[in-house]
Amino acid sequence: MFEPLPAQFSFPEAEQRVLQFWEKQDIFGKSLEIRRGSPRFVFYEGPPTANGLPHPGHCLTRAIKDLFPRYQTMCGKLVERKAGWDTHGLPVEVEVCKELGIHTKEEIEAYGVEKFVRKCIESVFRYTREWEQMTRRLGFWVNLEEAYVTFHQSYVESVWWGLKTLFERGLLYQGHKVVWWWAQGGTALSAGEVGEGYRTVRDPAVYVRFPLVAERVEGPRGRGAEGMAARTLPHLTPGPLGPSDPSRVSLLVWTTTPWTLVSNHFAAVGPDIDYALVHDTATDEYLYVAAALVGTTAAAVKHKLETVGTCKGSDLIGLRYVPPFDCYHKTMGGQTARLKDGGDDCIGWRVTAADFVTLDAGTGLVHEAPAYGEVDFNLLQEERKRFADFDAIPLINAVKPDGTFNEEAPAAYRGRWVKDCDKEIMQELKARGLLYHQETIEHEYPFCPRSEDDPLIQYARKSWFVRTSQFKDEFLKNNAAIQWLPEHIREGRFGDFLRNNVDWALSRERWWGTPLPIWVCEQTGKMEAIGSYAELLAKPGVQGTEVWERAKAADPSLPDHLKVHKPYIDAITYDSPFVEAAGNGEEGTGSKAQGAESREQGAGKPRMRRVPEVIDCWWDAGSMPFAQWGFPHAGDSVQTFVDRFPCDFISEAIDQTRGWFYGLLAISTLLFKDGVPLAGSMGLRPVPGNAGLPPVPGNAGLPPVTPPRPTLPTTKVLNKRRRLLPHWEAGGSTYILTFCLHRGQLTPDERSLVLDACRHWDGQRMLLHAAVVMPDHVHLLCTPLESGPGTWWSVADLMHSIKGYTATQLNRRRGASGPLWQQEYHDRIIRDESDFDEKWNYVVTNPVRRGLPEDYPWVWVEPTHATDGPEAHAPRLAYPHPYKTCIVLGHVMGEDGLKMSKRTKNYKEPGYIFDHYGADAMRWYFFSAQAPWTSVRFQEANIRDAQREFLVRLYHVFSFFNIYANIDGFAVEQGPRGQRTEGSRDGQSSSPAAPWTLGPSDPVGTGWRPAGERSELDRWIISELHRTIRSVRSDLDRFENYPAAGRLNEFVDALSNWYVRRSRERFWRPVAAGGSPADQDKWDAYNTLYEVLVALSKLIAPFTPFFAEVMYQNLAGSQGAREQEREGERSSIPRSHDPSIPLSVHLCDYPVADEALIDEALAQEMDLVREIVSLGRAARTAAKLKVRQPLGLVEIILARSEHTEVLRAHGALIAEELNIKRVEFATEAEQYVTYQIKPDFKAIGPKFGKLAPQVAAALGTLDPVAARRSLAETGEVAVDVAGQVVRLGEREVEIRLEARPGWSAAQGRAGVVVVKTELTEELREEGLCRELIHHIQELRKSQKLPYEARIQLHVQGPDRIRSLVERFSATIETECLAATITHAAPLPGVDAHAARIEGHEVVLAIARV
RNA sequence: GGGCUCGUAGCUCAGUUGGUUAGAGCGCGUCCCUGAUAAGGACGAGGUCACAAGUUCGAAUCUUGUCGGGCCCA
Repeated sequence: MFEPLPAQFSFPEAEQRVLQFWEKQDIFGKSLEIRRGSPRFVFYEGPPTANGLPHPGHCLTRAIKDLFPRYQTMCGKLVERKAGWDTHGLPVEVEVCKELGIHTKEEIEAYGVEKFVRKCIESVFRYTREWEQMTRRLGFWVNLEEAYVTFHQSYVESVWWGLKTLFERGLLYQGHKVVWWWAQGGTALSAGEVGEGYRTVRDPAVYVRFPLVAERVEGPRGRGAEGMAARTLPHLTPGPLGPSDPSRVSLLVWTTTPWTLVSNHFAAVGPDIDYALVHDTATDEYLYVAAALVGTTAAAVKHKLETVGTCKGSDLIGLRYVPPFDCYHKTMGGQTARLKDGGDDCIGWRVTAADFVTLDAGTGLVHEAPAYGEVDFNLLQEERKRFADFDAIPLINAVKPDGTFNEEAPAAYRGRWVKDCDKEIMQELKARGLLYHQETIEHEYPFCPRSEDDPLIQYARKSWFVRTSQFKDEFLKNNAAIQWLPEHIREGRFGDFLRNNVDWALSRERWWGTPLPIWVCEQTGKMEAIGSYAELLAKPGVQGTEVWERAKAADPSLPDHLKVHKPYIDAITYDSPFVEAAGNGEEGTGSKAQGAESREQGAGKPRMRRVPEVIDCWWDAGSMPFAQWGFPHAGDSVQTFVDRFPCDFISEAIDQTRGWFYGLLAISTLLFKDGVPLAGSMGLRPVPGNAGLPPVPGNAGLPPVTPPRPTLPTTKVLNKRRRLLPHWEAGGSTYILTFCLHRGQLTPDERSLVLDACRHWDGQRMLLHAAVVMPDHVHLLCTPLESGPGTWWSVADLMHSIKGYTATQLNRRRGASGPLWQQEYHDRIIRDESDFDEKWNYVVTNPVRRGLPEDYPWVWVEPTHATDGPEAHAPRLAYPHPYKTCIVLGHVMGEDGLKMSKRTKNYKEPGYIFDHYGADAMRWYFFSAQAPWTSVRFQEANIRDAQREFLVRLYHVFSFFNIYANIDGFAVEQGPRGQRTEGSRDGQSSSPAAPWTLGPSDPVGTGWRPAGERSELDRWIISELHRTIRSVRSDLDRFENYPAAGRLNEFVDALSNWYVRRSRERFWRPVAAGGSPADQDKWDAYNTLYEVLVALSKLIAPFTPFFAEVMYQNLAGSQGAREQEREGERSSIPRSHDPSIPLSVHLCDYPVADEALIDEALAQEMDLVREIVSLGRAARTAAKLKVRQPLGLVEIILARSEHTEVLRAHGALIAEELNIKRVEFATEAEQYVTYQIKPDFKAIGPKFGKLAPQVAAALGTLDPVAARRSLAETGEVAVDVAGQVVRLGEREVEIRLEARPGWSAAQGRAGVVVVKTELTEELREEGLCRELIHHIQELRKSQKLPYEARIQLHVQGPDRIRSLVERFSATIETECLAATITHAAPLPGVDAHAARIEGHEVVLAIARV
């Protein structure tokens, strides 16, 4: 007995019960436990911020993030899923400010940084509960208990470690960055905030003269004197009226920010733009304006401008001019500086080229004040790069951070808000004759969204940068190896972003973020980076820790994590190690400069103080691959990290391209490009005491190491030259370092030994990186790093002990062999087969050459190409850091296709969907409705439809099975140990005789026999199932959920609308008398459907985990469910007591397709049958003959006659489905159809090329009947094309049929189906009988009789009906489960129903027996 | 303004390397079924594949341009 399904099945309710079951039984935990020791499938969770409520977009992300880990788990991988929370950053501070009603820097500081930061923590976890609820309800299995949190001390310290590493490699530097600056608030604003604050405003727009300098540049060493003369004014064509006096010539510059003119530094032109020199007749002056803008300029100033000549922008470059204000020009105006490529150039006030110059507005000449615009600043940087001394050109800035002019500005403006000075500046320029024209324009300008009267300004701020741009090539190589879905991200959006990489602006002048771990010497300005809190405390002369201690004492509830945050961390200072170094001018910035004597804390010593900045929270998130483990500080974190890097799979929405996706890739590439550095600053120290290895010459400085405690038997391992491979013995055991053997040279014993070694080491939790048996190789890579905590082997030790070489010696030898070292790196930690590249051999090599410390504790494997020629070394990055596959999700849109908006409420909350449809419905919608990277319209109707199409349909099949299996007493028994009906069940494998859909221990049902012995329909659906398994697996292996979902949908459709439909009769057939399962066909149907449903429950488990569980528990049952049931909770009744049956569908293995059960021919045949049947139904419809009315004959005319025999075999099926007595196939059927011969262009096109249309035309002129006959007889048909005879084979032509009018026929690609419509008396009677049965069934239904209830039937009507009932009494009894049929006496106490059947008045009554 | 991406039936979306009758679901219309039943099924109507030009024997598909939407950046 299967637990009967409720009359009203509610998906949401069922899901709640499943959730309880999962939690009670810790199914997630068990799903990890059973895969312990299996290969990992590594997943990284992109941390969300929980200071906002989760919306449907987050559901999509989390659904995708759940699907593939579940699938991989069922495929046997260990898929740990550590949750994470992103907690830092400006968005958090903004929320808190909103809440507190403050915004400015002063306000925050007045409120108290300490209190502010605590508010930030509260805010960050405001909606954690909601997030966790959503996560749980959606069925996203993730370890929330051990989530990483970006503000936790261990996380922060990991980030510090990374930053310290980069700092020490010189990759962290200070520079300027132009930001949107809120001067009154003293803070930069994020792009999002700036976007919020745009308003349409009226601003002045001024046309200003920049008079050209007529005299030559002093010391024109860069260009010849002639060149200079020639360039005094560019060559103009045509030039009828050249200005006689160059001083009357000006650049006409346009700007909407007059206040920036004070800090003018350059004028920019587009080098390819045409410029005109125009003569203003009103003022008798000459002006340069973009040729295309002469008209608009003239119109604006209402002057007549005569073009006297034109030139390219490039011709103007280098011209010098006098800026409107002389505050900088008067001192620096004449200065030149040495260029990189020799020569000199002015440091400013000349024309430069810029690609951002447009002709949309203004004059085509752009005033450049690099401090107040990003492109302007970049232009300055480009200019600087031309000079030998980058800093020869200063950054001119007459504005203080508070938005007022500084002391360098003209006296009239000093100390005043810049925008307030616009008017006076314009007046001054007018007075000085420099203002050519002024107007007002309306444009969009950003204001502070918090303080609406404050316009933002662009302003250059000091900032810390990471030199990412110099790793561009590594990024690109890395990117090239990532599997992106969709693919265009790689070369498109992400690739573009990488190609245009600029240094990462790391710092933020904020409070709530990871503090930048750099301490500055207050005397020398020298800096050092700190990698952990402990490291900081270990510094000499540490002071300031009491600030934290006091705060903690005052409020013990303060999270300890806060001590690494502002303001506490800022209080910590220590003695500068640079005091001595400062004296001798040494450049050292690293801690190595620290002398031993400086440990003594001298009074009055200069102090090291932390820089004030925190870092970009994207850097936090991008550090998660290692920071989530507290790497490298936390115990075991090195091992933990190494085991889980890189990851196999990540997925986030497309907006993360430049956020998390980039952060991950950039940081990991920077840090781990050359492998995972495990030495030096990580504090890993070898344990003193040398127990087994000989001393290492040349490495005297290295502490000795303790050898591992090996237990392997001594053995020999040979390389392909049958020489001993690197291995050594210690403590009576053999350790293999790495080797590469050809299979032919391995004896079976050697082979098994190798594998034993792998298993052994893995079991010992040794660092075994590879244990791979490839088709012709066996690879092992292992690093016996530790025999106890903190014990490390150095490569030098190992090298020496193995081969008698020191690392350096080995390196020298290898180096001598030439270009080996110049080849592309092939960095990989080898974990599994896919990490090997067959083109390479692998040899032990030396990390020193890779820039790693000599005591690097890893054995490095370097590939050499099999051909060993340098040219053969294709550049290739071994595998992507830090993610191998990334699904880039589209955005979820609201019901109206627009962005989801809380304000317009254009979307349903996730909770609403969960309550009304369930999590499975939402998940299935996301998976099946479209490719995940297209943007999704989150429409309730679509979710409902997706649910109906798949889940509800599947439920009906499931429910159908449930009802009839229980009625008929179909029971399942134990698997291999259970009773067998026949055939052998060895429980071994998926041989065709085994229960193919199930695991070896899955139960089997009453009357079971092997699939191969069952009917064609059974074999067909089994074959379809396995084809589905095959393609779903292949889709999911490629991370393609959408086609996989499509396949599943098709299969359920086939199951419901063909298999069950065509099998219904078998299920309804009564069990043969005597109770024995004599009707094998019936039990076959049950077994088939049962097995398909069990397999389906597993197949859909990653997609719709809840309903999968419901089906599985009901069908296969389990002990856990039974226990749960005992405790009084509602659950499926288990069918099995066998503990070997997995407790949950999520503990099962994913089904594997059995090719032996796939019958491609049968699949095609059935497709054809279904198409023909469909045509037959169309033909019936055309004749208005309902299916209940049997017909005598259907004639089928096939387009391809070779299909006839195939179809004939399925004649019975067609006849039954169409309710037609006889099926005939007509080959010569001109009476019904006309033929047309068409070429198959796919075949003909390549063959005939341009002649193809002529061939097609020629075919059209043939007599189709004759052509068809010719094809049938000779296999080809001849046509005359351009005077030549061309022969076309069967595959090159297609015969199309068209039904002639006058028949009840329907046509399709497969052929034409003609239904004979004449009805004999016999057919009419049968139709009438079925009509009668139909009415009786209606009556049963209206009386809500159980399906299996038997009845007494009373039929009263005219003679025709009476005789009909007598004739068909057996049929009626069977069909309607009638025990008796009476005509005369009505049933006592039962209401009779009058019906009109085909014009006959009939009275019907039924009563339960 | 730039980059990427998308534009296919009333709606939501598929459409494999170019191949001549462009598909599905919903909705609509007509009908069927009623022992899965507050379901299910069949059939039908509905398309200048955004527009234009080009490449090709052949274009929804490739190229270029235009228009429109989205995202990211300016």
